Amino acid sequence: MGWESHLTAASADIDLIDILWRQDIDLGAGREIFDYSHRQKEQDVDKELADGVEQEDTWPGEGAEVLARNLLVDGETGESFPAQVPGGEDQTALSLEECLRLLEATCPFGENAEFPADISSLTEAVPSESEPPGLQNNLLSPLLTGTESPFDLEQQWQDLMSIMEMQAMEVNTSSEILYNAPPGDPLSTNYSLAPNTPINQNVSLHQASLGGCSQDFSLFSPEVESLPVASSSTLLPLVPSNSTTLNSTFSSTNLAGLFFPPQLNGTANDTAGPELPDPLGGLLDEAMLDEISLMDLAIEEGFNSVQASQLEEEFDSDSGLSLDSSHSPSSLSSSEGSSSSSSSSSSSSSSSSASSSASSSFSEEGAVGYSSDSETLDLEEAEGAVGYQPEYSKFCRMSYQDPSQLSCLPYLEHVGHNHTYNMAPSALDSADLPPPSSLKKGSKEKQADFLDKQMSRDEHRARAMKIPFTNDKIINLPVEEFNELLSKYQLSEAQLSLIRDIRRRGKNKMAAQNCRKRKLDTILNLERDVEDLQRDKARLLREKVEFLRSLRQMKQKVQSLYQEVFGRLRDENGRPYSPSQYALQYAGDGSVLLIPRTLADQQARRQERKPKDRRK
DNA sequence: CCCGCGTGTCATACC
DNA sequence: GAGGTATGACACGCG
Repeated sequence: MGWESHLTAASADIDLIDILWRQDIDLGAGREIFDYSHRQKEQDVDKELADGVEQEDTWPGEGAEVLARNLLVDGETGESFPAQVPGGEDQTALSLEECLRLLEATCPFGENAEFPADISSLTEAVPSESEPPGLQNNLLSPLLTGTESPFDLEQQWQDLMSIMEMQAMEVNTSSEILYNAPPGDPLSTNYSLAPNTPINQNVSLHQASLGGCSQDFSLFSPEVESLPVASSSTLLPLVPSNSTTLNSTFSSTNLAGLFFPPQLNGTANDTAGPELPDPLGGLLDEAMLDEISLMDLAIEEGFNSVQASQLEEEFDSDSGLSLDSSHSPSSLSSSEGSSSSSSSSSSSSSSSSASSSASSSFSEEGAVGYSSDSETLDLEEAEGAVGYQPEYSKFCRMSYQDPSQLSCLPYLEHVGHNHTYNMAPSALDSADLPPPSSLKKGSKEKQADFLDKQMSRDEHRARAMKIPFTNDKIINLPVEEFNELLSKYQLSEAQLSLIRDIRRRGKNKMAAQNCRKRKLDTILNLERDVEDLQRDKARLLREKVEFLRSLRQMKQKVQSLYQEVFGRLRDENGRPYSPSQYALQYAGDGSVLLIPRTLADQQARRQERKPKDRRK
């Protein structure tokens, strides 16, 4: 059997290319694959092997045989297209117009349909990398919805392939659903393989490729490589070889195993269409299950898609976890760690945590320690928004020697109780208690009494010990000024001791307030982080569902494509191939082979073993 | 009266 | 070592 006997297969190859490219699926080959000179060389080699091919079932290893040959190169575009070989393909080749008509109508292909060849139209059908985008648009599959751009499909293809690669998909297990195509699928009815039609040759959609393609062919099984006729030079690539994406993802992927299960019904015929297996059924199932589990998880976690969408809308600008260091407790601690006794460092702490109200309030509080009275007043006003009311009482204490200040601050009436402990009765001397006569005097004395109650223990003690300066100065003056102040007065040892205790307690009180604010900030930041994480989680779940949905669509398209391509393949007698005996296989070099199913199964099993071996 | 909360204070560790 | 800070623990006052 000479090459003329494969012309039917060659036309089928053309159709396959046409279909694939009209689906805008970049299977990754460059134009050099279609170079005619290469074809010629391959043909020469093939002719040398022709004797072995002429006999039916000559290949003991059931290797691939070339389906398509004789490609010509378009003089303008450099694109290759199958050359018209005299005698044969006229009756079997499908012209581009026919393909378009058929595809756009998405009608079932007639049984044993004979398609007149129109080689000139095929120049469009075999695009190369340099093909203008517009042409690819024209090659869009009619299976695609109008809303899907070729770019989207390309993108989805790549996404699909990357996902498939990442998931180390089990190619064999994914094929079963091909036979569970929806009954209404028009493509499912396209199988026109006559039952019991003997196919007397191994047919390959592959055509010889050059250089890298030949190397890539080594990716196939040893059986294929060892085939005398199935050398790389005999195989026609159906797709460009320079698509790294698909080459990598489909490297040695056994489309036969992927698309057709071993238990395929051998009598594929018109009714076999609905039974076409889902080439990606396994993945589809997995994706569906994954999606379902995801939804369950989302429900369990209190996230549903609606809520997630609402969250997404509400926080759309949120890129995810809050990376603001001021929000994180650790950074907060670090900023606190930088806070020292100097006011400048306190202000730096303020700037680092100014993004959150709580943090800012805290840092303002941090500056309180060494602030002057006026500064303290301003800060305390700001503090009031956060509810650190105790600072008001401090302000009262600080200004107790100047009650007029208090009278100017009516909001201080709402200040909470003074938590400063009442002085022990023994500690109070007569100076602290207003004279009984003064109690009967006017509102001024009542006010003084009120202020008296507002005084802290230390203030009472200071008054009792006749300390000549305010507790505020005692507490907030820098050490040098504080010592200088002490040196100005002749103070007893008891007074000095009390002053130092007041200073120590006052500073510790502020430290305690800062500490509590810090603790509160930490809690708030943690709550905010939890919210951010929940938001991120909802978003990621939503994205994953979207990806799974897209993946499912791509699998369906791949399934349709496979069915469409396979259904159009015809042997030299114009009869379709039985899916039970043949399968399409995508090679690592971007070519597509029609190989016997048994070989495909073997390769599929080998594919399964590889990941396992890697694990070991 | 009990409870929770806010606060002041102390003790202690650390810088 | 003194001074300051941070923090846990405790007590107190108030609502």
